[in-house]
Amino acid sequence: MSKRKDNGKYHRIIAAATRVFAKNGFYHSKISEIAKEAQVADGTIYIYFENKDDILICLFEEQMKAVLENMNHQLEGMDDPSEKLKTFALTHLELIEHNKDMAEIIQVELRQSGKFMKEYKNEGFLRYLDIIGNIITEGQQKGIFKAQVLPGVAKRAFFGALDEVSRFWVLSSRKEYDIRVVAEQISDCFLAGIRN
Amino acid sequence: MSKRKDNGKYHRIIAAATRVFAKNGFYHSKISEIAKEAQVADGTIYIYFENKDDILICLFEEQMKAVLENMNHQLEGMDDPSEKLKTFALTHLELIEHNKDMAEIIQVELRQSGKFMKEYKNEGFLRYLDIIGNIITEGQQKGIFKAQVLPGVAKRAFFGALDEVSRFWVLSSRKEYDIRVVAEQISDCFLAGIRN
Amino acid sequence: MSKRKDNGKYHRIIAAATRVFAKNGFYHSKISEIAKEAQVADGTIYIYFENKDDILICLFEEQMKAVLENMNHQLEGMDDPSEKLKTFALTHLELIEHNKDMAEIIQVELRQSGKFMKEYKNEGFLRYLDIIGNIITEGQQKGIFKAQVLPGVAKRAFFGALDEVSRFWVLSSRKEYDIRVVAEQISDCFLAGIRN
Amino acid sequence: MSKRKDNGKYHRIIAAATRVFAKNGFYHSKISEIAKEAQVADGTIYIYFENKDDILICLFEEQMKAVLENMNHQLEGMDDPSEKLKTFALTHLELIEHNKDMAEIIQVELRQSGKFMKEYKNEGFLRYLDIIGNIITEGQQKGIFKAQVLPGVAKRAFFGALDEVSRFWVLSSRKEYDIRVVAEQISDCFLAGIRN
DNA sequence: TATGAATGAGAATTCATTCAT
DNA sequence: CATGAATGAATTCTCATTCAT
Repeated sequence: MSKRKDNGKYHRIIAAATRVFAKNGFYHSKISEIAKEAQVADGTIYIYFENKDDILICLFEEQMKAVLENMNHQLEGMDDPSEKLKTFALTHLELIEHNKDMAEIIQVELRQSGKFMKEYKNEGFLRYLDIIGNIITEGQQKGIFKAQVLPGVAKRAFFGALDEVSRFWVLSSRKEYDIRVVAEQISDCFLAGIRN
Repeated sequence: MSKRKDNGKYHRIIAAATRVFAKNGFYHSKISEIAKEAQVADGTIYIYFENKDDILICLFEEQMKAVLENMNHQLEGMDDPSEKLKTFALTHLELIEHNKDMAEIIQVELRQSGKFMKEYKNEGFLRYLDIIGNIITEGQQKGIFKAQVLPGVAKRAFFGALDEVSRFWVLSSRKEYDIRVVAEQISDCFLAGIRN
Repeated sequence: MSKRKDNGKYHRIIAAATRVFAKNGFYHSKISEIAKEAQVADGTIYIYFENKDDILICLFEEQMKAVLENMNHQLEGMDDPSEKLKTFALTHLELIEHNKDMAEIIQVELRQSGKFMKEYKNEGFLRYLDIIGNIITEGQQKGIFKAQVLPGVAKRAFFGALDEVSRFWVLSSRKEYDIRVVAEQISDCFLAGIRN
Repeated sequence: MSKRKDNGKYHRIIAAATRVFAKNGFYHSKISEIAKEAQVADGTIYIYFENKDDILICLFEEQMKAVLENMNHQLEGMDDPSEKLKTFALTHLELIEHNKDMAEIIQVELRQSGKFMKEYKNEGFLRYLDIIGNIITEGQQKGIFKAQVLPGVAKRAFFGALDEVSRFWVLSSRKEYDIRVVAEQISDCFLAGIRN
């Protein structure tokens, strides 16, 4: 199509930014470092992204898309809401395990600036939360989960538990616990808490 | 080391910084704005604090000291680990409710950049988590809580649940849920999950 | 030297640049905007012009050639120096009226920076001025105009009067005066001033 | 008053900018060069001025204030409108002669960008023009000047004549004519043109 | 010739920090 | 101790120009 090829520059920049942001933090990362890491000129970045903030947002959305697809794929064909929650926990933590850089950025950088969190609607994240919410509602309809549980609260509590645990896992150098054990502990505890 | 000669200035700066950081985020806050808010000269800030980072750290430690004292005070004289956890949840969320600015900073700014979190040990936070950990261990020793629960994981999960719920509460403009209801839902669920 | 292979492209670029420079000013105009306006690729412009400066110079010379031809054509066959001056004034202002974009560029952009005016000899403009100078000299030889008038000064004064008036006319949104009335006032006054 | 003195920095920057703008043109002048010329740090400039454009505007207004005062002072106590116009011409050209840098900036740089001329109201200049306009009106009321002359046109024509002549004088390296002769030629011609 | 993606030098501006008063 | 004017290093972003196709 185009004469001088795209050559995957868009994704190369995203990948480079992921590494650089994870290493230095968003505000201490320089466009020029991302450019060097991606093997493009500084100016090239501005062909693919509006500005530095835009890189972070695109990076997040790109990843969120993949995460959502992956999660939905894992849950596909499952019936039992309890099984689904267990799978959610395991899948989430395994993802963190395999994408440390990405995880660090989402947990640390993207939460950072009020400017970001307030202005940026973050639909991907809300959809992710809703996967949990829907499982809970489904369980309640089937009479498996307690009716008095508020899905809007419980979905956040469940996610928050997973998230805090994985933040710890990401930031600590020695990995004390196996990710599978942790996933089990959290989903078992949560299920015991909301099951009838 | 930051001096504390006082005059009220030290605390005035901390208070000003709390407001300014909460409004703009750490990286978008200017020393000069904090100075104006605190009604001191820019240079005066450097008599009380090493640098901008130091303000955030002191701010956090100052606050954490108060939070820890408050929490310990609330739990004082209580015996039942289940009651303690309920009290913890309620006290935590009430604190968030009454210190929105502070809450936003702790949740958003202090989670920041590796630069910060990796180097700064954040003992206050660890001690806060350990309050939960100790309650769980105590419950296990008394035979009330399941022995197989890992306190190191559970304390983070419980805190994470409270934290995620309160992040949502802080960031959303309309407060859909009453903080007390939320506290109850989370502690009830968690207790049901770990009790024998 | 700029090529002129043509295809219409050369003139299309000149025309596009005229509009763009008039709208944004030379320094705030982007090559890419001119290219889009001319419906050619950015790179194509560099086939027809050396660089951005060259576009302005060519634009000016192209236009000046036309202006000079037009003026000489209007004066052709006229004998009376007084009539010639009146015609000059009217023709000049009518040109401004019909070529607002061009007028704005000549008045504003080409007067630019020493960098430009000092190095660029601007012969077209000097020839334009000399039309006035020659009319004055002719009038003096015929004994109609005062001998003590310095043609080198008077030609500039006459042109300056027309130019300042037309700058005002170009820049103001409401056109208070009719261009023909203005032309008459200026030439009448000037003639009354230099006639014997 | 202030601890570390102003030390005339504001005026030093204006003076430095005048030299630098006159030498390179506005768009080719670098803030850092102005700073070096003024013997201040780059950042210091931004204490006294909003941005680069602001320097040009302040420079112009500062100068215009002086020019207006000077002109009004010269005309003070004069009665005869004809004398006043002669004085205006001479004073204007002498000013140019003594402030070449300033003159070049006003004539060349300030006219430059449409952005400037269109957005910036330029009251100083309008007041300067009105000095001429008022003299003409006064002369008409006294019956000395022709009633049919439009002051709104004539003031611009007179100014334009002086301005074009002085542009030439400023830009050419060899000064062919004495400024006083030029002033006389222009005012004599103009007066002969509008007198009854 | 024509294209337009890629380049990278260049400059304006910001703001934490200092230090003479 | 307190001040706040001054500093200048640091970084984003722009855009004229090139050149592989």
